Amino acid sequence: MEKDTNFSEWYNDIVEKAGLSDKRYPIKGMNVWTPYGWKIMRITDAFIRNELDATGHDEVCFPLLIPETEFKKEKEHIKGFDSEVYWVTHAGLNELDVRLVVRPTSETAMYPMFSLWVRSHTDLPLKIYQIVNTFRYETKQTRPFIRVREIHFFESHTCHATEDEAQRQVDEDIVILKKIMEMLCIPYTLLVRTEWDKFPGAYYTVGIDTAMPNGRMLQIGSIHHYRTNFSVPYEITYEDADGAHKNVHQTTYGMSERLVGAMIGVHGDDKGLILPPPVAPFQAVIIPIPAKGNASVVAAAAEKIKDALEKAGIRVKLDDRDERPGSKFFDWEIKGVPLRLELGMRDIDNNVVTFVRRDNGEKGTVSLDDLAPGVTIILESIRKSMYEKAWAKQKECAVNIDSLDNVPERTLRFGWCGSEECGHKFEDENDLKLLGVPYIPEEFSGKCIICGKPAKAAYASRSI
RNA sequence: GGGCCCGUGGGGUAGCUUGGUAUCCUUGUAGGUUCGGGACCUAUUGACUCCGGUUCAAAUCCGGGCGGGCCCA
Repeated sequence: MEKDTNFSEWYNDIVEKAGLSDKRYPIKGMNVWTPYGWKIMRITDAFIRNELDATGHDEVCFPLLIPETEFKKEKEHIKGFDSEVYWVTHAGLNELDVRLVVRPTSETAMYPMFSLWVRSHTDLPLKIYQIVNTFRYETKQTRPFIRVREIHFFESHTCHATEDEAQRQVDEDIVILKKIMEMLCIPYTLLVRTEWDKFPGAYYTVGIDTAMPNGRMLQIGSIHHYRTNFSVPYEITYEDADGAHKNVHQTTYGMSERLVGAMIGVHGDDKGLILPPPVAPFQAVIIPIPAKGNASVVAAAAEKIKDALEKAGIRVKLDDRDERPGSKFFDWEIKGVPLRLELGMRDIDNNVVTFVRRDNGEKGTVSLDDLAPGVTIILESIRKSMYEKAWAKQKECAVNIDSLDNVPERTLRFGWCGSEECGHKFEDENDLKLLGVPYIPEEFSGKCIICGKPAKAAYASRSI
């Protein structure tokens, strides 16, 4: 299956063959996480936990169901979600007086509690997060990890005394993002979404996008600044040092299982997945190469190197199945294991193990005397080069355009005056999605591609 | 909201027009043999989405349900 000529088919094929997810579950858009895929997700979640914990966020877990009465308190928010939420209308045989929403996101579950928890300026900032599943009734075509109806994600929610402090939280979120992405080797672009595309109820939304091989941008997360848009209807107030009562300023930050979809799309090749070493369930796979008469010698040596690597904290798999080596090579390439270690008599005689890198196919040997340090160095070198390569591709995918004739299948950079009128015209007449303007301002001297007036840089792509 | 299409072993399929023994590939299992890039041999498990109708006989024809996909608003 070729990745670059038919990304969609390639993607579905890889998800199935690598054993990430089983989409035969009889509800559209609700797939089963199979062991290998779930391991990747859990390791990814662990990185997220580490970074959030390290920046003073506390993990919590809120109920799945939200009373309709709470859900409807913020007007823009309900308008944005009412066509895509699941409802619980019955309990046993009885119809409920107050219907319950299955959370599409947790603002309306959390904020009634926040109003109880926040009393004084000394309670601030309040920084919490949870890693849960959320539900949205998606009507478009679904796709594993990328467009699903049950979404595994993390959401962090913060409350601050002032708008500036909330703004500083947005910037901290971006630092956290960088650290996580260095592990997942995913490049990203930060774009302030248009007014009509921002999160329902937000003051502004920063979209986190990564380029897929078909030139389309995939949103993998977002950061929102709410100002007091939610704290007013939910009455989240604090008493400041002077005794005045004020509404808190809030932010949220979230990234979903789309991170897994992005890793597949950004790194994979025609042979299958390529996993970044930090998230790979198995960072190295050992494949013994037996030959007549010495199978037990090779098996014992393989066990030994497995133990040595495990002791050094490397996630390693010894593939001792009764299959031919070639067939094992194919299996682990599909699954994207970053490093293959081959061990045969030739290696044992030379006191080495042969390695093959999944990312670039490079082959070499490591001495058995310093195996663990050697493997660690190779894994780190794979991570670094995967990240650099992915960034180079992301930059290469973006093109400047000053006309809408023959728009290429790429990430488009162009001038936009900022008016809603030109924005809608741009989207509707060209079947494009205006992703927004750079969060970190960029130099730009062109004119608006629609009206010709002075403009700032904006980005767009075909919608995914 | 309107319209169209599709459901055959775990996966992919043939058969359906014209009703009668369900094809092939892959996968799984057991044994043998082999092992530095998908080996081979032998044996073997496994399916017509569900309910109803027509008929001597239904994967096939008809109606309905459930599930999936696509297009238009």
